[in-house]
Amino acid sequence: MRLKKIIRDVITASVEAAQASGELTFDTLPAFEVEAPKLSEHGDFATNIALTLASQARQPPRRIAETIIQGLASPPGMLSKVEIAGPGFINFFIEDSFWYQVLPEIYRLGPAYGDSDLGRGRKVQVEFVSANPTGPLHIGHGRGAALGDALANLLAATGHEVVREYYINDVGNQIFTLGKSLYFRLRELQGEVVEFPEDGYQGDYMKDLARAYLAEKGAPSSYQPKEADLLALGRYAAGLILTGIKKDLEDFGVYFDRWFSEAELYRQGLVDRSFDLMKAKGYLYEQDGALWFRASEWGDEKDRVVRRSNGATTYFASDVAYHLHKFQQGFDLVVDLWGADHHGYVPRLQAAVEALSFKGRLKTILVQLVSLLRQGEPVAMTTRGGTFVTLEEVVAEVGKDAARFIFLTRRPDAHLEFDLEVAKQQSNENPVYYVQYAHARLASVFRQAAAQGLEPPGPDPSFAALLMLPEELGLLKMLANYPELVEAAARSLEPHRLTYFLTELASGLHSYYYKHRFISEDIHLTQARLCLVQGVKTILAHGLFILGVEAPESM
RNA sequence: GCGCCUGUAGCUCAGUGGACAGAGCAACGGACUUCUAAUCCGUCGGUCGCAGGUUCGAAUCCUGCCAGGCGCGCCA
Repeated sequence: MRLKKIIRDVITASVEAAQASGELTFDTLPAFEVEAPKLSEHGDFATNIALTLASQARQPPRRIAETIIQGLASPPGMLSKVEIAGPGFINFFIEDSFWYQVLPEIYRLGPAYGDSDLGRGRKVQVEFVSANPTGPLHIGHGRGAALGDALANLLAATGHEVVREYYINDVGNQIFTLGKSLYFRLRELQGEVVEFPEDGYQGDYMKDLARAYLAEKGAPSSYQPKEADLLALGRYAAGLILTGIKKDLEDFGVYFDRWFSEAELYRQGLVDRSFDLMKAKGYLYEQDGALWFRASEWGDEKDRVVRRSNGATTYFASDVAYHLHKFQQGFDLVVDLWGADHHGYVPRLQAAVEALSFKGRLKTILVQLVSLLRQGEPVAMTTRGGTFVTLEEVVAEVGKDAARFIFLTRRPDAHLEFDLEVAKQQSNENPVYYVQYAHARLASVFRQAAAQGLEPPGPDPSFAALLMLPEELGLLKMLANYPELVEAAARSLEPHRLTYFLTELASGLHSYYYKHRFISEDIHLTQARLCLVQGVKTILAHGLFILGVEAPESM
């Protein structure tokens, strides 16, 4: 039931008819809004079209509004009132009994109600987390994981063909540094006193890795290791760390379709191929022995090195090749989720994407940092010193659902304060339980109904007249508007809109539950109400699924 | 110094150029003989950082300041 769309179409038809008859003159139909006003006195939907049309049509907005209303041809029984308000808004009031129609639709579509074909035929890749395999995931990665996964779910629900990808930076200095760190920890384990390198990875996990190495492979063969030996150690460590990362993500309910290795880019010669392509187009030049990309011609502040004078390619070169590879696979849209500390990197990558003529098809979402608190006090987190709270610890302490929900109640670009104590509390302060409780509560109602021999009823037109309480109409409206909300969230790549909607829906349900009995002596009324709350339960489950949070049958 | 993000109720945060700025928490006062009280009902709480500008209309767009965070390498 896409009411917003229906109203928009009805308006457009009326405006175009008025144009044809000469009542309104304008060149192009200006952009206009159809939205749910904040105040119910202003109707269920309102449009500003008369205001946006005023200057072109050279008529006062209120007169334009009148003309439009005259020509409205809406489906029978849908509108109870249309009025002009304020400077020229047109307010639409939907007939109360009309809302009931959402219930047969939910009944017919079941768990698919809320899905759409918005993105049909569109291939989208969501690349997220992509943490370097040099240490365990911390809470900031958790935020990216929750967001990326929910976004992928959201895009999938709206009909996009979605691929979830994790990019593994397993090339370059960091693997060498990782190997060096492991090497020193190995020597320590064998009783030597060593001076641990300053740029090494100092976390305790390196000691665990060293023990694992000794147990599996024994002492390293050489005390004067060559670079290749250290690289081998680094690859060993990265492999184990990556295994741990995969497990942490699984425990967090996050799965990837593909783990793409940077080393693979080189094995397949993709970096050289992207160089060839860009050279052929004249986007690269040599200077001071290095190879540069003309990033400044595409909006970046300066040109960027892709191959250093020592012959090594840069991380940026890998990324250009990687993104070229992405687009060559036919993705219409590629979404990258990055930690906000990488924001300075966006313009150069966008420059490359534009140069390769894929402009507009890469969307980077910057995920702001998470400050961890315990009872309002900041928890110190330094990567260098190796003291940080891992995602594994957070999940163990507060649970996957609470953590994911909290991550999804903020806009990505807003800083997030994550208080471990609050997240653990099973209270109002923790909206995840509020929403889950609504679902569990309904499950309980249906258990109770079943115990009394009441099967979940199918919809019946006679229910329309029985669901007229303000609480019931409120719920029906939310259910009816849900599919368009999901689409809007998908279009804007903002899963958090869903989080807020679910909290509101749960609130409406709890309030309704408290004031009115669903199961009563009046069989007909009972059936109508059960039919309604069955719809609520379906939507709660649908929304929670997208967020990656359980919809429990009992709590 | 330059760039990006943020600034909304005591706290944590929503808010699509629209109408009188919202929620949860906290505080205060109420509601369990009921289909789950992890719930409900009510009260209190605002110079939307500041100053200009654009617009019929600005928390929202533009400019300048102020404050916090993060970046600014032939590192990744």
